[in-house]
Parts: sequence; structure tokens; C-alpha cells
Amino acid sequence: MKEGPDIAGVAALVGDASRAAMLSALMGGKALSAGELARVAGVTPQTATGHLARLQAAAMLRVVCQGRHRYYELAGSEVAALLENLLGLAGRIASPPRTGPRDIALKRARVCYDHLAGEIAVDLYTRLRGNGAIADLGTGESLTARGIAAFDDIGVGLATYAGHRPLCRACIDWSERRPHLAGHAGAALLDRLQALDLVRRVAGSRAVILTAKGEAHLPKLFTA
Amino acid sequence: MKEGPDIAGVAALVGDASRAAMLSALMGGKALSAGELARVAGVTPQTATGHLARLQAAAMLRVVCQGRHRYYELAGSEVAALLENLLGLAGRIASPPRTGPRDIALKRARVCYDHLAGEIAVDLYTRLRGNGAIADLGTGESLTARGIAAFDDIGVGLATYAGHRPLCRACIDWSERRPHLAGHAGAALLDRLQALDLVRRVAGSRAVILTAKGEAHLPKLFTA
DNA sequence: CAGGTGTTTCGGTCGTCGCCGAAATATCGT
DNA sequence: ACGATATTTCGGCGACGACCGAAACACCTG
Repeated sequence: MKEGPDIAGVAALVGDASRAAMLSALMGGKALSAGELARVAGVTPQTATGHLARLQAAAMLRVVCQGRHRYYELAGSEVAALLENLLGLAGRIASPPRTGPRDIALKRARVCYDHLAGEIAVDLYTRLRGNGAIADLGTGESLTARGIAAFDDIGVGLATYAGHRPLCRACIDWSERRPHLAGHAGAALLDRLQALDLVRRVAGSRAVILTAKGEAHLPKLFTA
Repeated sequence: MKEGPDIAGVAALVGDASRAAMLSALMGGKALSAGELARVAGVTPQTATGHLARLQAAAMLRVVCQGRHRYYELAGSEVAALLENLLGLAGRIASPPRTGPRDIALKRARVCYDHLAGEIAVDLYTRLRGNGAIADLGTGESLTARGIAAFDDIGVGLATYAGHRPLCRACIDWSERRPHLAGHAGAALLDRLQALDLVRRVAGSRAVILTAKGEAHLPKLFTA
């Protein structure tokens, strides 16, 4: 049996209800402690420990120790993308009849690990491309000088960013099947939109709601 | 327990070694019979039947009956994208030391369900964007008139296409982490490149090799 | 209408893995 | 240093599911 990468192993990790619940909870982008994750999954702490150890061994989770707490978070946006992908596929078969009001809110706007996803995010991305704020410069997509200026206008300072993470990356949105803005710029934008109180996160959920101010201003953002 | 889509269920389906082997085999895009899939997975036909039935019930496979044979194929490119996604994630943890020559060929060019993926495909896509053959027309990416003309130049007739499948869709490439051309145009292009003998599929594998003619002409394709 | 091949159904066995109880370890507050 | 809380390790139980043998079913060929 010629073995490629162990795709079954990775899938099996996500294929357990408890672990899937934990991973889903972490899709919000916040780091959660082992105990919290245990409650989310509905298992005892010792069971959760086992699951978390395995997920960490597979490099799907990162752990940040802080005193007697251990905070776990997704290891990166590739993991988040995998989960989004699964959600899209699972939703297609399971939910057509059971699209509750909750799901509608998620479809409109939600957090994808550390950036915005959903209709709102896809719209923003489309406008950024139409603007020339994002373009292909031979080496794939990236923010143009014009784009950086546009972000600066709303108080997102990217000019001084020196991290090694890609500034701009397209992430396929699995409810919309179209790309939205990920990467550092995507994360910084979400932070700023929250600081401006244009969007507000729903506690304990991936959902994001637009404030009245957001409803008024977001559709006009990046139309200059 | 508030239930979203059954992400664990879908993941668990892929999380079995036998089923994963079958799905991987189907990534080549060709439909395979139940017996062939059983041999690929190294199980008896009756075991394979069970797996295939479950995958079909979850809408991950489609079946085409032809006489006493039943040919199974992936239900769509979303499924292929999920598998690519898993490959990328599994490879990141498992293979850094064991990148054999086989994997290098796959990284360069391979089949992703029905279209081309890998470095070659990402290059092509980048050139198409640079050209204005693909652009955002407000409603997401699509082929421009110019793009359709460019395809026509090499003998891919898209003008008369009337199917309901999106003509052009970006699919994230998980060895390159950048998009490549999927959708009907991607599939038609792969067909044409094979007909022109610029690329050739490797039997029983997802790998695609460039012929001498391909090495000479492919880098110049769509540079007009 | 036989004979043969590909595929499926049924029944039963066995291994794997998720789960918890009990107890050990680590860290904080006082 | 002591008790409290958070987390982990160990051991054993129980269930789900993957697997195969036997046999039935579907379809092509002659």
C-alpha cells in the first residue's frame, strides 16, 4: 500500500463529534481553555484532554500556557479553511429544509478564524478588487498601494506591518462559494470594524451582526 | 447540544482508511467500478459496497450504472476541494522529510477532479488574470470576452457552452496555496491540452507530465 | 434458458476508540 | 506552606463499526 499523506488520519480526527464540536467552537478565533472546550463538547475534562492532545499532535491546534490555564486555538487558517469546507459540504446534504434564522445570520456575516466571512465579506472583497485595491501583481494577489491607502483611511495601518504572514490572501467562502479577504489585512480589518462599532460579535458564536451604523456605512466602504 | 451541519459525520466518512483510499483514487476524475475501488482500498467487494453506499448516501459520490458495472465518481468539485484541503494539511505534518520524486511530480502538475492543479495550473491562472482573460465583473470572477477568445485560439470552444455549471471558478491549490482555474473552462482546457499532447496523464495516478511540446509551449500560453 | 461475472445483502466476529472514575501533577491565592 | 482550582495520567468498560464468508441478485454472453 503506497502511502501518500495520511489524509484519513486527519479526517478521522475531525470525524469525532466531540473533537468536531471543539474545533467548531475555536472557529470563532478566540483561544479557549481546556475546561471550556470540555463543556462545549459535553464531555468530562479528562476526556477533553485526550482529544486536545491528539489534535495538537497533528498540528491542528496550538496551545498557549498561561498559569494553570491552557488556552487552545486553531493552528492556522488552513485548519479553519478545512472546517469551512466541511461545513459547506455537510450543509449541502443536511440542512436545505432546516435553515433556521440562526443559519441565516451566519450566512450573512460570520467570523472565519480571525477575519470576516459571509455575504458581507464577499461583497467587501469584490469591491476591493473592482477598486484596484487588490490586484494580481504577477505573484498572486496582493494589496496595491492604493489598497493600503484605502485601509489607512479607515484607520487600519498596514504600512508599518512587518510580520511574516501574508498581508492578503483569498479564502474561499463556503456558503457563498466565492473568495473573501483573509491574511493579516483581513484580520486587521475585522478588528477595526469592531473598534468602530460597525459590526459586533455574538457571544459564544461565530455570528457577527451589523450595528445600525454598520448597516449604513459598510455598503459604502471602499467604494471611493 | 445545538446542532449545526453534521461536520463530524462528513469528516468521519473520509476518516476511514479504506474510504479515503477510494476517494483519493477518484480524485483522478475518472469513474471507477465498485470492484476496482475495492482493490484500490485493499478490501473485499462486499466491504467496498458498504463504504460506497454510505458515501453515496452522503452525496459525496455519484453512481452511473452501466450494465452489470456500477461506476462511481466524485459528486462534484466541492468534494475534490475538500480532499485537496486534507492533503495539504496532512502533508504539512507528515511528509516534510519524505518528499519523494513522486510527490515532486504531483506538486508540479496534477489532476484535481477534472481540471489541472499544481504549479503549472497556478501559473496559467495568474497569466489569465494578468491578461484580463479573467476578471471580476461585480458578481465574482468570470471569463471575459477576451478570455473566451483566447480559449478559442487554442481550440477550446466555450462560446457555445450552455451547461448550468459555472464556466469559471477559482479553486484553491493546496500545494501552492493560490487559486487555479476550475469550473467548465478548467475541465475543457485540460481536455484540450491532452488532445494537443502538451500534457499527458500518468496511468493510475493523479500526476500529469508535460511532453516536450508542452514544456516548450505551455509557458507561452496566454501571454498574448 | 444456462453459465459466468460483477455487485449486493445478511449475519457474526473482532479490534479500536471514546468515555468516565479515581488519583496524580501543576499552578495560583492567601 | 496550605488549600483550591485546572489539567493530566491511568485503568477498565462499553459501543460503534470495519471486516469477511456465504449466499442471493442483476446483467451480459452464448
